Amino acid sequence: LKTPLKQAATSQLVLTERQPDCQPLTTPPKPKETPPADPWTPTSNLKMLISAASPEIRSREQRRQLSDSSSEVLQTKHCLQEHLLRDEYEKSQPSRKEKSLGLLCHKFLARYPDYPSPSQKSYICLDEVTEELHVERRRIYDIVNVLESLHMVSRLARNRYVWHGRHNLPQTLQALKKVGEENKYIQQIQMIKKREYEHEFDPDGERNEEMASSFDSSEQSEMSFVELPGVEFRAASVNGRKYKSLRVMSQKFVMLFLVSTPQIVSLEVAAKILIGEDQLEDLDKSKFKTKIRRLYDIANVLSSLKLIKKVHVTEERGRKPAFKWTGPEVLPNTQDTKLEATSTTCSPPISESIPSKEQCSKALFPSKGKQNFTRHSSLIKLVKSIENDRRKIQSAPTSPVKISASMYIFLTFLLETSFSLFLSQMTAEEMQMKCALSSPEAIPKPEPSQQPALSRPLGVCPASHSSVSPVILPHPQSGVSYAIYLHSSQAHTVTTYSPGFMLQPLPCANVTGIKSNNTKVLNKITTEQGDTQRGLDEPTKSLAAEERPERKSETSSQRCLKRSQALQENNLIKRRKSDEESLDASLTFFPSGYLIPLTHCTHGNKAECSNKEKAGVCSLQHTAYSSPITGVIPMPASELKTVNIPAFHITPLNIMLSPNSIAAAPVLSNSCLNSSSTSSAPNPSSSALNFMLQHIGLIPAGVQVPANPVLQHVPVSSQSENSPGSTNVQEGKVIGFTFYSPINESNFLFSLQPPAPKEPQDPQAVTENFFRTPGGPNTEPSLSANSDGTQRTSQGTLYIPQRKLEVSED
DNA sequence: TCCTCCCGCCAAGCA
DNA sequence: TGCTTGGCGGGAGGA
Repeated sequence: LKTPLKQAATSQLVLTERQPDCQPLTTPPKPKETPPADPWTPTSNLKMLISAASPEIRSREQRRQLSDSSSEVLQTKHCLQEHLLRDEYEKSQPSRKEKSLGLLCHKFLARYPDYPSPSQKSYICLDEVTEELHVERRRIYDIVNVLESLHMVSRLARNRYVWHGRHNLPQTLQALKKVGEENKYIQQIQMIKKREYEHEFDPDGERNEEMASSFDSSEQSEMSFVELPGVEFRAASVNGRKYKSLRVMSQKFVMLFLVSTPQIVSLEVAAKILIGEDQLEDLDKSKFKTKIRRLYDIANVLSSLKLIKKVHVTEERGRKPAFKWTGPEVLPNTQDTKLEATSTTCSPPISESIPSKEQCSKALFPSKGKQNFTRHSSLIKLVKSIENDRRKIQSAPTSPVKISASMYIFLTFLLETSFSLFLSQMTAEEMQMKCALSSPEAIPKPEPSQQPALSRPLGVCPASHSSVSPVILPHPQSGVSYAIYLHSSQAHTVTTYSPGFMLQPLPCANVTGIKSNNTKVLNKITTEQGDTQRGLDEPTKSLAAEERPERKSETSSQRCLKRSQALQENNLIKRRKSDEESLDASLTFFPSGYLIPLTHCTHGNKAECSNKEKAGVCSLQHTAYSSPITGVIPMPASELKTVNIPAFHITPLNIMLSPNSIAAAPVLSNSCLNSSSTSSAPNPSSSALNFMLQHIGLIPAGVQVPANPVLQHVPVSSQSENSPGSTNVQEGKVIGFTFYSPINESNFLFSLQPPAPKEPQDPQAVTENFFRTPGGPNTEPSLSANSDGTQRTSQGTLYIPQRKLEVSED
């Protein structure tokens, strides 16, 4: 076994010895029969010869017999014998399937425990393995290389490896996911899909500019092996070939699964990406075929590990082989639920031992190496700030801030909207960190006695409605209605405050303008999400039903907060569930919006009202709701999950939000805004802001703050200064504002700003394009399936383009 | 016919 | 120099 080549060599020798005088071998002289259409191939010939020649003597005899060729009878006999031998040989030989790498890998894995005891190391001796498994050494290398890429084994010395089992797997997968994200594999996949859609795969084709830039950006990270601390990598050949190594390819392949949603990767795409990183210009067919071969090798091993499963993706151009990730879900660094529960330990899945938050933080924001995290320095501040505030809150005798329910709603919407965008810039780890730090006890719960007694809920949004509930709000001043998308929970809360208005559920497609052929998908997804939401909320709801009598006095704000907590607790489950559900949903975009409450007592008595309300006197029945700056912001379904973080509390904090993170725009059109802002009625934005500021006691009652001075442009970053969006903001429109909290002397900074377009264009167009209005002139803000709907600018900000939605997969 | 992937040549690099 | 390691592509088996 150690010398399989020698065997082959021997047989080849035999072959060469025999062939000169062995004509009949290729054309068995069967009487009255034409020679086989398919002449014997060298390989089958060889196989036959091996079997026939196994005893050397017989071989010689045969040769002698053949060379003699004196007797035709003998020859015929011999040929028949050979045929029989060949048949026997073929029957006795394991079939191709039985020799597959996958099966071999199964056998290999069966030799070692999944989780070996750390105390006793298992060593792998290649010679032993090859002998025991009756396999060529070469094949073992294939397996070992892939296992090495997952740090399940590591090379110790020549012929010797150490078996780690699956202990390192979660950590490895996390690392790979992170690197995959950094390498922008999602963009590359999308680019390839887009290109596929546009052109046929053209080996000699020019390098697509977009693709080139996408690859170029990833080339910075170069093809290298992702190592784990503590798992030393000692490849036999440390340079030269390492970049093409099966190990590296395997890691990249795994990365593709980990970063894509759904976690299905076609071989074609994977091969193209792997080639693309290597040398895109040599994208010829043979290279492509070779990559595919290797990917099959890798896929076989990964399948044996039950990390992936073969599937088929049916596209317009037919059925394509693909693989689906069936391995463990790779959570971003920590398991937030656990973290929240224990609150003192940061528990990464593998987590040998990362005992403190400091270490967890280190893991999240490692100082070494190039990190995309650099653009999220604000998050570090945020985390610290949250920590500080939580400390303050916990030590404070009473709740630090009493906010009204309506204020809470507004801010929740605002924060959710902004945070959904903001968080989309964050890596998964950062999000996890954020979730981990916003533990439920940090949420200030308003005291029921101090909350205004609320009117009964209208229940306008039926329970059966999806979690994203469109409602129409009439706008008394402009005479037009606003369509707002709300989560059912939020809509429910909102309707509590708006008894005076008819709120009508609308078909999603009508409001969003998403193409009708996608409506089904959308509805299905929304329904499913709604179901999920309901399902998850069920315990809460039933509890609520049981406790309804006592809870009548409970404020909406409290409910909202509690719901938030429930949502937060269920966040992880939801994410998992909706990940499954959103196989294609990731390509679908939901609108989101928020609502600004406006009181009737805008002129003059606002302060009074505000005061009254603070005292719980001001009846909310007098509160009218308008939506002067409602934005309809499309976002992927996946981000809706992100949106569900209302546990963020309204404690004054030093919050730095991305300057582009909050979008505010009139629902209908700019002309509406213009008419609104030029009318005698006060600017809704300023009214809203005054209302809010007074409402939460950030400005004294009676003080009216004009829109522009207060809603001043806050220089959040240099970018916002130069952003075409900010320069184009119309008068009276909120760009940014700061809340000053007298309670703990900290600022609450918001910035509202349209995104910077990729290229300079008409300011008006920028605004209109981004804040596409349902029912407006551009009624179809549909989005492209070729991208996740987002593009990052060089500053790392987010821009959501409005493009066609094309669901490519069945 | 095409997908799948076994097989082994042969070169790089190590001992 | 012999051995280990592993890239690579031909071509066979199977659907």
